[in-house]
Amino acid sequence: MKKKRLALKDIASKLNVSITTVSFVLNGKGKEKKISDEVIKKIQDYTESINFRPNLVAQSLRTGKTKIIVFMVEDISNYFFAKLARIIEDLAYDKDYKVLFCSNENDDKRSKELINLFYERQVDGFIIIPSSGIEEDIKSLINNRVPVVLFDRYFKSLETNYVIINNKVASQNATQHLIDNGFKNIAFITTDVRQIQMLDRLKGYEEATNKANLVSHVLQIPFKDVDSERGKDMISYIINHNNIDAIFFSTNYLTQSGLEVLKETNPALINELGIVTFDDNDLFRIHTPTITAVAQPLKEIAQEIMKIMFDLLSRDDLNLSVKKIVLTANLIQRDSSISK
Amino acid sequence: MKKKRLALKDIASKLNVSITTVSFVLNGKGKEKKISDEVIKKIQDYTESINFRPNLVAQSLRTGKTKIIVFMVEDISNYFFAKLARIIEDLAYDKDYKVLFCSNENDDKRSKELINLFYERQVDGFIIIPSSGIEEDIKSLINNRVPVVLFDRYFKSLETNYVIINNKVASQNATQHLIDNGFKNIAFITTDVRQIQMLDRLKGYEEATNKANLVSHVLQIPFKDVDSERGKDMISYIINHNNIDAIFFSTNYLTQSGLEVLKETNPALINELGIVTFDDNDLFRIHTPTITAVAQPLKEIAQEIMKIMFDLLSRDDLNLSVKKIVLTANLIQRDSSISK
DNA sequence: TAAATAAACTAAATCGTTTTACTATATAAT
DNA sequence: ATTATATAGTAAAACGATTTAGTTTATTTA
Repeated sequence: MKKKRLALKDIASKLNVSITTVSFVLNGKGKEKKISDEVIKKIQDYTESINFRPNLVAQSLRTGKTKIIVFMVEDISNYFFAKLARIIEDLAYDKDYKVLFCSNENDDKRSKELINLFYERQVDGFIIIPSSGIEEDIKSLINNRVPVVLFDRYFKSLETNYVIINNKVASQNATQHLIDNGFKNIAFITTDVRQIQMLDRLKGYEEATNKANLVSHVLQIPFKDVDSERGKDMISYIINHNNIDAIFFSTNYLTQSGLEVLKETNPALINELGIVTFDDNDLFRIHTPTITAVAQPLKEIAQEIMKIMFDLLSRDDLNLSVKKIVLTANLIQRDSSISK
Repeated sequence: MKKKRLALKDIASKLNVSITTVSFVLNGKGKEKKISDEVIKKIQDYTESINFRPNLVAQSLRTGKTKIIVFMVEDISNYFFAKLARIIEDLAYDKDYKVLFCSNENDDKRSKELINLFYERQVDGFIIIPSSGIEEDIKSLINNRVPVVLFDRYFKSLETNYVIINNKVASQNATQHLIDNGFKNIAFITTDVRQIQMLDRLKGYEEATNKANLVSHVLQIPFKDVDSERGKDMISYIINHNNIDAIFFSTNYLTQSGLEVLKETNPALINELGIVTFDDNDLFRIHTPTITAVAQPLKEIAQEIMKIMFDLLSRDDLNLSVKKIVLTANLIQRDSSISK
């Protein structure tokens, strides 16, 4: 009853050839290894007829390659990451690699666990959005010759491959855009995580407001409160003080909370305020008013990441080629930021 | 320079014990196998000090278990699937399983490829939203004693474990809700895919309209046109004919297209029409007007799927326990469907 | 005191591939 | 008639774990 999976051994004994011969033929090395055409045909016909599938675990053990790449982000269900994941998945499949997605919740402990876990599994490469305290773990991967590409953020003190966008410039432009549209009391709503991409966005905002001699209003919501009532209260508070006439959200989940707060507490305000957000989302095209967004070039990011990854996978001398790619984000102007 | 990964062999020779002993200790069987406390301690201390990680590929080859579950959906970047994926991921990690996510694009060829691929990789189980033509492949997995759980839809002629919602009833209720709110010309916008969940939703709509003696207006958009101009044109057409006063979208990506079309062609209409959609989305709480949705119980679905999966993984006699779970969806009433 | 039992380990087979280093026969070159 | 070369394969080691069936020494038991 219990159908056992067939192995090369079984094919070999069935066809009266050696395991080696079967292996050669299945790997397309029949000709090269001087196996006769008739034997090649015999093996091909039979394996096809029974739909033989070699055991890739055994193959991996022998070759040391698993053809699996890990893609680790904060939360795979977040729009930005999910879209990126989808593109990465396709690029990888084209080159016969599979992608293991996982969410680290921006938590060091979980990140470390995941890295160890996949390292044990001998995955061929890591694409990671690092949480702030895992510099050592990344370094250790690199020391062990494992291909690593970071994105969205990086560690200043670590020579690694990474793909990011120019957050400061993008943030500056977005703020300037609000200023150009006549807004004078622009709030910047962000989280308290002290990661480079967030700090750069803050910097961009501050430089733009300073240059225009505007007061800056920064709200840093503790990361753990982002999705809670507490976070909403904080947003609600800042909106209703200081004569805020515009808001710049530093990341998409904050925007979502923010719009909800507005809707609940003061719906009319949505059409009065200037609104810009980091990270685009289908939602913002459909929202009323449509929301102006700093759109990260998803496709380009994915392509750059995979270009580096495939390059790393194809060589032994990993360190020779540390690539740092900085892409430009696009400001997509919509109704929410035009002069009122 | 090239740091080689250590193996049990290396630990054993370093500590002058056998590989067997090291293996026993690392697997927590030291006591049971009568290894002395001092040897146990020696091995534990050393492996911890060098942060030794056993090769899980070798382990998998030997044990036949990979501790990997595949989660295959239409498109991992779709809101519904992404959210579900996130919950599944957590449930799996709690039991020490990893999840491989992949997108089959609702395409048979791709589905088959993916199934073969992961079967070769000896994954321990499959959670699948099946495209319509892979009944044989699913059957073959089951014959090979691989745990399989389908969800969202299933094959009538195949005895499999599955988790679905009661689409017909949910659809009926949603339609009835529109009727109760005084809408009389309700359009049902769906795709042409002839899969059971879509057919059931259509059936629910038709039964409700029939019962109320209303004319039914069904638009079936070819699956390939869903995201194209052609699809939008079709939506635009139906909205502007037949005196439609309400729309029921059969799935979330159609709703997104639909709302966009409305916004582009006739923004005022959004507040006139009754609108209900299948599948909730954060977007719908924030949209103006807020959109009434049939919400699938994500958490419950994930839990039921994993309950079945873990049950299957823990036994040998797979067929004894075919479980068919039908859950109830919730109608979340919002502004878009109240009497105008 | 000899036999039985327990304690503390270990050798070697096994999982299913890949790959190196042969072997045996046939043909060509000198 | 030998030697060299090509053809058509194969045996066996290796990857790194788990696990069965021992072995050796020490301690009880009869």
